[in-house]
Amino acid sequence: MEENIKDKVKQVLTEYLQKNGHRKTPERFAILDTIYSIKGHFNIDKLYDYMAEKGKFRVSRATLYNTIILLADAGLVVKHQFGNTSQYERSYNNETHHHLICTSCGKVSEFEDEKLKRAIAQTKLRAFHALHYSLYIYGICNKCMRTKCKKTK
Amino acid sequence: MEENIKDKVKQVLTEYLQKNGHRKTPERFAILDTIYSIKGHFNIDKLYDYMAEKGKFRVSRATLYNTIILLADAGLVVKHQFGNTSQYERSYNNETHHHLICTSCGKVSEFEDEKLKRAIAQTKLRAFHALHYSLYIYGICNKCMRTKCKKTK
DNA sequence: GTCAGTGCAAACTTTTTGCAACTAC
DNA sequence: GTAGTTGCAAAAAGTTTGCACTGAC
Repeated sequence: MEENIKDKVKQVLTEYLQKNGHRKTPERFAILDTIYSIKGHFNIDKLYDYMAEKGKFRVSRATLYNTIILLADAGLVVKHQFGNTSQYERSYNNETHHHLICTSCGKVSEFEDEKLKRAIAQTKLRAFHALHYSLYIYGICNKCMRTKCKKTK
Repeated sequence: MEENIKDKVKQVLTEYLQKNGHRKTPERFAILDTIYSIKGHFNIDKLYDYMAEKGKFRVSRATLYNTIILLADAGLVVKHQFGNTSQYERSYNNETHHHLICTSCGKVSEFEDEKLKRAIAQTKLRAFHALHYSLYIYGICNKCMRTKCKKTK
């Protein structure tokens, strides 16, 4: 199942590269493969570590930055910006979800809501061709709520 | 009208500072005043320039960073993160709006949609105390659409 | 063989931090 | 007077860039 998706995105990338006259380098496919092994969000630093861990393939940070832009352009990765670093997320066959961000501890969690999804999809925009969207809801998570109440700070 | 809002936010800040045992420094009020003179988004650099322009009050970047966190905590400013720098926006008495971000030229525009607003407000979240939210819709703006079609790139 | 792509290190940008001086209380 | 704030400069963190080398085509 998961392997199926990996094969599929490889194919998507291959087509994208071909169409745009880019080369099919092993680095690009190794990065794609690693990204599609990660569930949830990651930043360049984490991705660098994951690549190193696996030992399969070492790539430089510069290449990661280059490649992730390319993958975003190919529609295989989505970029987010919470916290200090850019966060990324695989986007192929990934359920659209919304984000809850705790302003106290910085924890990011996800949730789904069909109603909300529909409402956003149905919104008509003038003079704009929408491709994808991100909804971030900021607040205090339960854990921090309890801690804060205890501390009474 | 606008002056009314400025007075009101000054009052909110005063109360916030008092409540939290912070000092009522002239810098803080000058920064708040400048921010509530700005329509739309700004980053620290722009804010620094605005403060300098007015000639009224010169503050260091460090103070701007410190103060903006404080103002965000007081609910008077909202932080966004599109592009490379953190963007801010006054939030008191500011209409909730959604953002359209062009992935081609980077232009950020705003729109309102009552239906959408309601749908988001009505979404029930478990184990989370929501304070505010941001919706970013990414896509291609009309201008870039036309340019791209011409270029056929 | 050619040129896009890669790795490395240096540069750049934005934000944070340490410390001395200042000032609101 | 004292401790919270400020300004400055240095440091840190994240990202981009220049250049020589490599390898996909």
